[in-house]
Amino acid sequence: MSRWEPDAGGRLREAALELFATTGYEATTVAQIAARAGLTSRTFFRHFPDKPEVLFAGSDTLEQKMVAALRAAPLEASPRRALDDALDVAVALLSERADFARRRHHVIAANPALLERETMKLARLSTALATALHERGVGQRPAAMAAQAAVAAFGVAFDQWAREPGANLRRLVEENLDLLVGLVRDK
Amino acid sequence: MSRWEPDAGGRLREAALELFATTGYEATTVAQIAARAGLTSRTFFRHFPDKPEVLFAGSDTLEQKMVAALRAAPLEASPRRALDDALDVAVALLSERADFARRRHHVIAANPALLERETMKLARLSTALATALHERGVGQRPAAMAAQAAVAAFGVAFDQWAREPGANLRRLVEENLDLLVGLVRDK
DNA sequence: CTAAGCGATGACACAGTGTGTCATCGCCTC
DNA sequence: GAGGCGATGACACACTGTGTCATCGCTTAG
Repeated sequence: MSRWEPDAGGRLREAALELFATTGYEATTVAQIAARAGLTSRTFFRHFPDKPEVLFAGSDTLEQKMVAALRAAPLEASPRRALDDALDVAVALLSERADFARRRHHVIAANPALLERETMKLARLSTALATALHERGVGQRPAAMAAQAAVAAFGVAFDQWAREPGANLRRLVEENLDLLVGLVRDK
Repeated sequence: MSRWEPDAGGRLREAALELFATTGYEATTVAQIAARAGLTSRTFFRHFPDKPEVLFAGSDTLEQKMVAALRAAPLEASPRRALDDALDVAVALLSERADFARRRHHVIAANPALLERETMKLARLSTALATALHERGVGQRPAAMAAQAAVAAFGVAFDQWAREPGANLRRLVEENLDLLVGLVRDK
């Protein structure tokens, strides 16, 4: 028997998601989350630097895996191909936890403060992908534009996928990218 | 003689920008900003709903003007053309206050919390433009992708323009969009 | 001219977030 | 079994953001 129940971070995440979904984000306090997990608020802030982050801890992992996939692509691959590899990883990771991802997405979509953090995380992802592309020899501005296009396509696809349980996430991303070409090219 | 100095909001904005630039965003308190403007912190929150917003009050105006420009475009214009009109307005507005815009941009770039808000404002802008496009008959997903592409091109261009005093902001935006087509098309 | 109303501000109290610091207590190692 | 280590609790505190009432000058009706 250990002195404390195991996986304090996981318990806090789960408690937060439940409370945010039922009571709303603003209305639930860190103290309530901690209490439901059998902890104090001081301990909450030892596991997560701030309140919103309790829902975003996993997105750093996603970023790392996408960047790793991009780096692993053959050097002669075009930016588009390399980004496709990164998108494959993201789609796979989200599909694994489809249910959790959808619950989380609904909570985030309903709260401005959480939406703000989510947008920021996507922006960070975009920057990370751009940097990785740049290291492969792509110019700074092309890298930034390509990465933002990929993240935008992913974001729009994810949004739709979260509403339509049956949708094929990977296909949606691809469709969005094809769409983009026509839209921007046709003056 | 009025009882109070005029333009409390403007004084707060200026005081905040100065303090953020010299002392840093986190390190300066709302009380300090208010004191420098000859006010109390309670009054600060009557002019701005929260601390970061003191730097973003103007971006709602920008959004409204861009949307208005998009709506004013001829109905037969392509999404790209309509968005170009909106981008023209943004470029004009920023060029007018180039100096203020650059000071503000440097402060924001140096502070994660402000960066988060800035990213969110751009996301909102993107949503607003997408909605306006959709009302013109463009499908929901194409509208979202086109708007995000435009905002991305603008963001990347602005970032470079803030560093290079001589740059032509409008041309940078256009270059980014052209870049985008090639990057996404070439599998 | 005067009094009532209005609008911006100050003053004060308070809930909630986030941090610093020290104490506690079980587990692990020597 | 003694001491170190790591996770947690307890407590104090600074800062953000809000509710509420008082204040004071300006405006307007009468």
